[in-house]
Formats: sequence, C-alpha cells, structure tokens
Amino acid sequence: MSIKNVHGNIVDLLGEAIVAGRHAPGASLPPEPLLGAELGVSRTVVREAVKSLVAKGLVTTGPKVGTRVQAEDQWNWFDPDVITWRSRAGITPEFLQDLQDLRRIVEPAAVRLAAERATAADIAALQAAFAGMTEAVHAGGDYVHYDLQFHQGLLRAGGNRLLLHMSRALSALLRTSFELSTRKKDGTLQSLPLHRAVLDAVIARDPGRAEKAIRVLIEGAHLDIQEVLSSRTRRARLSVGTHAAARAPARTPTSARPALKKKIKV
Amino acid sequence: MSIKNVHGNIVDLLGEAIVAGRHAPGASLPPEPLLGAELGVSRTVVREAVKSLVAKGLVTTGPKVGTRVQAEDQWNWFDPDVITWRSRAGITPEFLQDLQDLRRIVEPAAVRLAAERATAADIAALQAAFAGMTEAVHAGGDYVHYDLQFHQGLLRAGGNRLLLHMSRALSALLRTSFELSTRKKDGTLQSLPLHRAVLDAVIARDPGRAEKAIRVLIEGAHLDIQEVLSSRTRRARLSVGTHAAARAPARTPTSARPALKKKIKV
DNA sequence: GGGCCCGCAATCGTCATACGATTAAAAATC
DNA sequence: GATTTTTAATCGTATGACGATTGCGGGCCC
Repeated sequence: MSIKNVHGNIVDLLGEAIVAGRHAPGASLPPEPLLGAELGVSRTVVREAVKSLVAKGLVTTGPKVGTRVQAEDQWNWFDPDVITWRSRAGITPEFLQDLQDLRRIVEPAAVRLAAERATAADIAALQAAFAGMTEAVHAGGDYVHYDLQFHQGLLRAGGNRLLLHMSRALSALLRTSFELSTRKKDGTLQSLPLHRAVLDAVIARDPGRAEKAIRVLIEGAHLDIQEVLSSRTRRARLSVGTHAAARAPARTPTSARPALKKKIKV
Repeated sequence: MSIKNVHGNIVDLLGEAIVAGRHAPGASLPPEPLLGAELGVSRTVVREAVKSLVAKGLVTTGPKVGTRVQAEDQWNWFDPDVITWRSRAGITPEFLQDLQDLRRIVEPAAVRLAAERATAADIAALQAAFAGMTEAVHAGGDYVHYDLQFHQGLLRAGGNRLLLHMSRALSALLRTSFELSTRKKDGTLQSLPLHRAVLDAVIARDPGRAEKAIRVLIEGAHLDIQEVLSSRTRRARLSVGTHAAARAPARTPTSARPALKKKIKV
C-alpha cells in the first residue's frame, strides 16, 4: 500500500483537488495542523507539500490568511504536474479547443523546421515511433504512446528547445487529446497513412509537403474531437480511461488512489 | 528587498545558482544541514526551498544521493521563476534564437486571432499600452514595460489562454529580448510606427494586414538582436539591466560545454 | 454615530531535535 | 570475480516550541 512517498502523494492529492475545482479559487484550505490531522501526516509533510503547490502557482500562503487557492490564471499551466492533474480531473471543451488552436499554430511550423534540420538520429527516432504505431494498430499495443513519441520526435527534430519543452509539459494533455481523437472506430488505422506522409516529407527534406501533411493530420484529429465534443453536453468535462497510466513520465508520482470509473464522466 | 521572506530568498539564491550553472547538472548540492549552516538558516528552510526547486524540475532528492541537479532538459522552462533566473544569469545566444523562432511562429498566428476576436476592452488595453510606449519615447519612461503590455494584450485578445499564459511565463525573457532589440540608437522611436500598424490592423479587423505588420515588427527586432549578437563573442552570455553580472564575477560559469549538438547558427 | 487606532488571536514562518527509511558504496563472503 | 552482507551517509518524517505577521474586532475619541 502504500506509502512509498508520503510527500508526493500529498502533493498529488492536494494538487489534483485544487485543479479539479474541489477547492474554489479564493477559498482557504484548512490550517496546516488540521489538514495534517485529516490526511494522517505531520505538519512537516503538509508544509512541504504546500510549498510545492506554491511553486506551481496554485496557492499562496500567509500568516492569518492561511493557504489560499489562486485564481486559475495564476497557475503554471505549463507545469507537467498541473497539466497531469487537469487531465485527470477532466478537461473542459474550451480547454481542449485552446489546445487544438495551439497545435494548429505550432506544429506546422515545427514540422517545417524538422524537415529542414532533422538529423539522422532524429529521423531514426521518428521511424521507430512510426513502427510502434504500426505495430500497435496491427498487433495491439499502446498506439497513443507511440503517437506522442512521434510528435515529440518532430518537435525535437525541429531543434527548438522551447518548443520541445512545451510539448513535453503538455504531454499529459496531448495524451488525453489523442485518446479522444483516436477513439473512433478504426481511427488509428486511418491516421496511420497521414503520419506516414509527414514522415516521408521530413525524410525527403520537403518542408512545404511536410507542413501540408501535418495540417491534414491535425485537421483530421480536430474533426474527430469536434465529433466527440458534439456528442456530449457542452459544459461537460471530458476524461478518458486511465488504462495507460503505467506509461507515465518518470517522476510523476504514482497514484495510490482506488480505481476510478473507467468511463467518461459526464 | 528586505529580509522579509527567508524561504523565498533561499529559493531564489539556490535557483539562480543552479540555472546560472554554478552547480553543474549531475552534481550534488551540499547535504541539507551543511547547506543550512552555510546559508545561516535552519534545515527546515533548506528543505522547503529544495522542495520548491524539485517542483520546478531543477533538482531531485533521495537518501544517500543528496540533492542532485537535473539535466537542463528536465527543468520547467515555462516556469516564471526559472525564466527569471535564466534572464538574470544571462541568456545564451542559442536560447535567444530559440525564443525568436518561437515568437515568429506564435505571434503572427496570435495577432491574426486577435484581429478576428478582439473585444472593445482588449482594444482599449492595446491602445493604453501603445500610448504608454509613445509617451515613453517622447517624455521618458519604461518603454519595454509598455511594449510587453502591448504584446501580452495581443495574446490576450487572441482569446487563447494557453498562448496567453505562455507569454506570461516567458515575460522575463521577453523583457530581456526587448531590451536588447531596443538598445539601438532611436530603436524605440523606429519601432513605434510598426506597433501602430499592428494596432490599426487589429482595430480594422484585418487579420491579413495585422499578421503582415507583426511579421515586419518581429523581423526588425530579429535583425537588431542579430546585430547585438554579432558584436559580442559567440559563447558570451548576454545580460542587460543593472542587476545581473555583479553577482558572480569570481568564477566563470562552467560554460565549457564542448559537444552541445546545436544546429542553429547565429 | 462614525471613524480611527490599538490590541488580540489565528495562522503561518522558523528553529531545534530525534529517529526511521532508503540506498549507494564499501566490506565480507563464497 | 561475483554475490551477498554490512555500513554509513543522507534524506524523510515526526514532534514541540516560539516568533512574526496580519486580519479582525473592540474600544476610544471626536
């Protein structure tokens, strides 16, 4: 059971609770000693956890005022943990829309750069990712995992560390997005040749063709997501199953929560 | 600047030291009790500061291994504090180049969105920022401050919260960049009509013209920065303002990084 | 009655100490 | 030489105490 890492678990618990909105912005958390008692840990752990949350912009602290939840626009949205919590808590369609717009802006340009600058190692990584996708489609496997690797490989090949890190920070969110967009029947099978086209254009060092290919890919995903969105209530939060959680990035704390409902919650 | 907040000061101190490279990636910081003794604070403060750094991806901790500095690609580059420390420590030309590329990718698209979606309040904010720039040029004032406000106003008007937050996270870096690009004689005076053109196009709700205008603006800044870059040593770190270089004159930061596989040329 | 000042109490901030948990590295064993 | 055991260093957590800061309310003066 349990307790491998008390601090990480508490940070996770509090962070997800805040990001999920279970503590409204402006509201105060219980005083540290009380919070410790509720969670069964010492005040030391609570304080260090709160400090981690402060570092991510989720809360502020002060004497007499307690630990107060910040407004959402103060949060570090490009923090991997914050993004993970948001993804776990379910993302709003509006948020997903923002992500789609960001992808449409960034990825075509990044792919263009990739076609210009990719090294042999970069291309090898892309080919490996594509092979993984192919195998996942035909023989079973974590398609989305390799899809993520493919896209990150493109960003890496572009040679811009800021872009690469952006996609890393958002990877939990991208995973959710990918899982939504490939949910359609044969969705992965259909997207395979689209990825192939991007890969070929990069290998051929044809920036224009590569950009066009990724645009097609993104728009396809966009349509699939729109479809999923329109099939649900507008205000609903979306979440996908946690089945692939074992693949989580290295330092993500392992969630010790009881298994939630696997299905989309509405 | 007082000794108002011991914790914050220690985080700042350690964070800047790490980002500046005074602790090489892979190296360990002194053990917590020793570090506390050196800094004149208790182990509690050191621990909470370290936890903040862990939250930003700068270090990892573990029994026996101590507090170890992470590789740079593990850092949360979109964390405002990390960006601030980097800006203070002096940014490499390569990093500045990455930022320029990012701006060239993001801002034209964002301005296009702004021209389509800007509300009256957004436009008022842009006009206020532009007025501030104008006054700063003619009557003296913090030009770069209003320049930042102008650009953030554009991002906000675009209506994409991810983009807006990105520019917020990078604002310390953008400030450095702006200060470099406006350093030229009459640089601010010349850039004023370029901003005016963007503003007019947004007000006219002409996305195409707005995009063209911001492209001109960014390229101009790019050229100015290139000029500044070429007037310095290639490997030199750039710093502006008053606060930076005075802090670590004694030891040259371990910039002897031999094989950084960068393809970007300056 | 209303506004201003001051004291009060809640809560975080910091310190000190102790001991358990973990793990890398040295030592011992085969 | 490889594997297991021991060890020692260091973080992880708990406990208790006191100082610092600050929002709030009571009291005083006008």
